[in-house]
Amino acid sequence: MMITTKGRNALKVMLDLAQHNDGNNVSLADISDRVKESQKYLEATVSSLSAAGLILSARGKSGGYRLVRQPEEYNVAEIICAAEGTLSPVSCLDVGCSKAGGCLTLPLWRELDDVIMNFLRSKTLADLLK
Amino acid sequence: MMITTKGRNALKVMLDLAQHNDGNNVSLADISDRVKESQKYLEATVSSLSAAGLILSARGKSGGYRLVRQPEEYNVAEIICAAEGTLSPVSCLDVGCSKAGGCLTLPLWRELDDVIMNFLRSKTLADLLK
DNA sequence: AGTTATTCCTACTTTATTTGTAGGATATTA
DNA sequence: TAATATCCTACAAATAAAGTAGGAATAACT
Repeated sequence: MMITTKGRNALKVMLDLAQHNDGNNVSLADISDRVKESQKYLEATVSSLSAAGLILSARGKSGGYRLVRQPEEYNVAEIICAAEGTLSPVSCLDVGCSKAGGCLTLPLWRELDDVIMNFLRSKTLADLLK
Repeated sequence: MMITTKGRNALKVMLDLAQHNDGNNVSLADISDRVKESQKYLEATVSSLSAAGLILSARGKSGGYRLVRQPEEYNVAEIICAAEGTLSPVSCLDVGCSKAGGCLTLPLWRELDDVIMNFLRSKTLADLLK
């Protein structure tokens, strides 16, 4: 599967943050309750989002996470990529392939990757909330 | 990865058959030599293509495989699907999900699936040979 | 009839990835 | 200093991907 639970959870968390985007921190415990995914499992995913600079985190009491931009300024591609690390439909594009030289199929995978990325870049968090 | 070695090998085999599409059977040993993938591993993939009716097989001496249509009449989507079984970017679409009811992300995955399938349906074997 | 070349079938193995869990360290606020 | 958070590291289980092995069935050609 190209997009795993990590990417999907990342998107769910971002949508939840967008729905509670009032300047206050939102704790992962609250998100986890609403999104109905294990808090512990979400931790790893959310920390990728934070490391990528997509959200701000605050530790300690009344800490939590919040968006750094408005929902319409996030596209889905950047969220999924931050969570998954990579997002390509075939491993040839990530890893490379020793037989890539005369490979008749490689250009197709590149095109497919473009089609996917362009689609996901065209969708914003705000679009999904409608 | 959405498209695994099975799907990619299936496409390579189909391209090889298209390049040797002279009415004679092409043995898997020959294909395997040219495509540089293990014959044993190719067997499983090719038998899916044959089961799906995309190619004809002939057993026994001077047996092998051949196309049943012209290269321009095969689209990539059907080849990949025959080999992979399914071809969707997220498991939600295959398996279903208990939380699908109010899921804000599910419509996105459906759209993404459409985008991918439409692209792959628009490409024929003949296109890849150019 | 027998030899050879081929696909077909089933089962197994290995490796990598996905999907989590557990426990505690660190920081912040009140 | 107590409570509430995030952060960090390591481990574990389940699933999927990638590849191997051995032989049975089939067909053609001597």
